[in-house]
Amino acid sequence: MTQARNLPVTMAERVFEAIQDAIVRGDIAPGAKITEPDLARQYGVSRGPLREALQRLETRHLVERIPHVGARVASLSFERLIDIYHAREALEGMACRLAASHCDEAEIASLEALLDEHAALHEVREGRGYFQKEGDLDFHYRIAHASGNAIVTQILCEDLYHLMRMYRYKFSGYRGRPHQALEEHRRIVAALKERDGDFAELLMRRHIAGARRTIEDAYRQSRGEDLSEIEENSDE
Amino acid sequence: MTQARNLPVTMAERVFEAIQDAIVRGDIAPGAKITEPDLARQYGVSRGPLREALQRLETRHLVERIPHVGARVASLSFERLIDIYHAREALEGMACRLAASHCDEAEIASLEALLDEHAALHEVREGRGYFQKEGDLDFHYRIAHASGNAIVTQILCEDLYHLMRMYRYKFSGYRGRPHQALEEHRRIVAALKERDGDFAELLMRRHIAGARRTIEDAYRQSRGEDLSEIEENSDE
DNA sequence: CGTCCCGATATTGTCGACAATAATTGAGAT
DNA sequence: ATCTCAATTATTGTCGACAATATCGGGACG
Repeated sequence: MTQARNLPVTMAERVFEAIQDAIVRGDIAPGAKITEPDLARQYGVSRGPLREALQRLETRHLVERIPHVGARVASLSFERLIDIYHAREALEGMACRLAASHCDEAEIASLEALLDEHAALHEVREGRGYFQKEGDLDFHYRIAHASGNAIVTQILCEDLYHLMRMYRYKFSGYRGRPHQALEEHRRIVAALKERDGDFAELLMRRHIAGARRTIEDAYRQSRGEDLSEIEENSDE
Repeated sequence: MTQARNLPVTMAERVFEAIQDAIVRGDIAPGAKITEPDLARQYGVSRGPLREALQRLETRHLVERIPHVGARVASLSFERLIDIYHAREALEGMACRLAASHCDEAEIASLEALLDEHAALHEVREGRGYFQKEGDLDFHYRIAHASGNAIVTQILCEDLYHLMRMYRYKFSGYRGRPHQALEEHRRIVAALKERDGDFAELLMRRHIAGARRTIEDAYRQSRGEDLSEIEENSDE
């Protein structure tokens, strides 16, 4: 019952996903310049499909392009991360509201099962590793789909999802509160089950706003320390 | 003090904007198939830049593409229009909240001036024509920018703005309540002036939700009538 | 010594042609 | 007459080459 991954049938799609993964996991450094002929050779493809891939990456905010100048991997800034959290707060809150109205029982049961899995993993690993890393994103991913809103889902799951993943790789530092996060997830699903859209939206917004504040506090508290790296432009 | 239109310097951008306009104003019918060689000849450009333009239009939901099959102009459905309104409600509400926190006095004064212009036009034309057609979108466009959030602004002003314009052209029917809309705009700006983010968000959400309900009511009331045209797939 | 201008180099934007895949047409069988 | 299937046509995906533009370096001038 996972996502219906329609696998890439064209070169442009394949190289798009490959480069996206490379960027998200940091194999290509944030801010690094991209030279089309180089990358084209590297992925064994012509410049045509490569340019198409770069353009898609641009719409996902993973690369920035300037006409006649070139493309470079998006540089991660604290401000942009906060921007993403604000956008998520608004959109995922709305997604919860909509999901409460018209997602079927099976979907809710599936969400509960997902959280049970998280809880099991969580108890074992005592709050580190998997859960907050990808599991959390998976939950939000599922909520977005449960909204039944094509626009909201597309923005959250295509445009912002991979950006979040990219930040996760760089910000492996402070993503605390796994107990609290799991509990908040549970309450959100409970609100969904009661078909209380207002409350579901409220809970999701508080959940995301809380995560944002945690990041903001950690950032302000550790300026000039290890987190300052996200500000620098790591050119090659 | 209008938007900083960095004019297109490349063929792909020019043809992108040209096709976008053609689609938005209905010169190319919704749902119509797009054949790359034809359009390329039509706009006096090669297939390379044309494909780039089509891809950008795809990210804005103005065309839909299927690999190895082709592209067609997005067909306007009622459900998708409602989806857009829900997304706007969430995002523009957040934009208001953010704008209340950190947009400068000049920006607010500028918004008030814009509404004065609308009021003048509105008084003259008694609520028809300009105001609800483009003026309303302009206001929301400005609010988005005032948020100072790059992500939110990009989604609202790049991705959804032109989709809304497209629907406006097709739904020239029921966009009533210009008096009320202008008044609601005024209250939103007033809340911004008082730096009341909570209230500004609330007002904007009510404003957009109200517009959505007007459309929903008009649609349900006139099923099978003139509005049913938005459901059909107008192939050529 | 710093700044500005100009030529060489590299990179991007655009084009036309070829290959791969889908849509279409027509023939044949039931 | 209709359905199935194969050959044909048309359209998309990909490639390599050319033109236009920006970047980098050296030299002249203030």
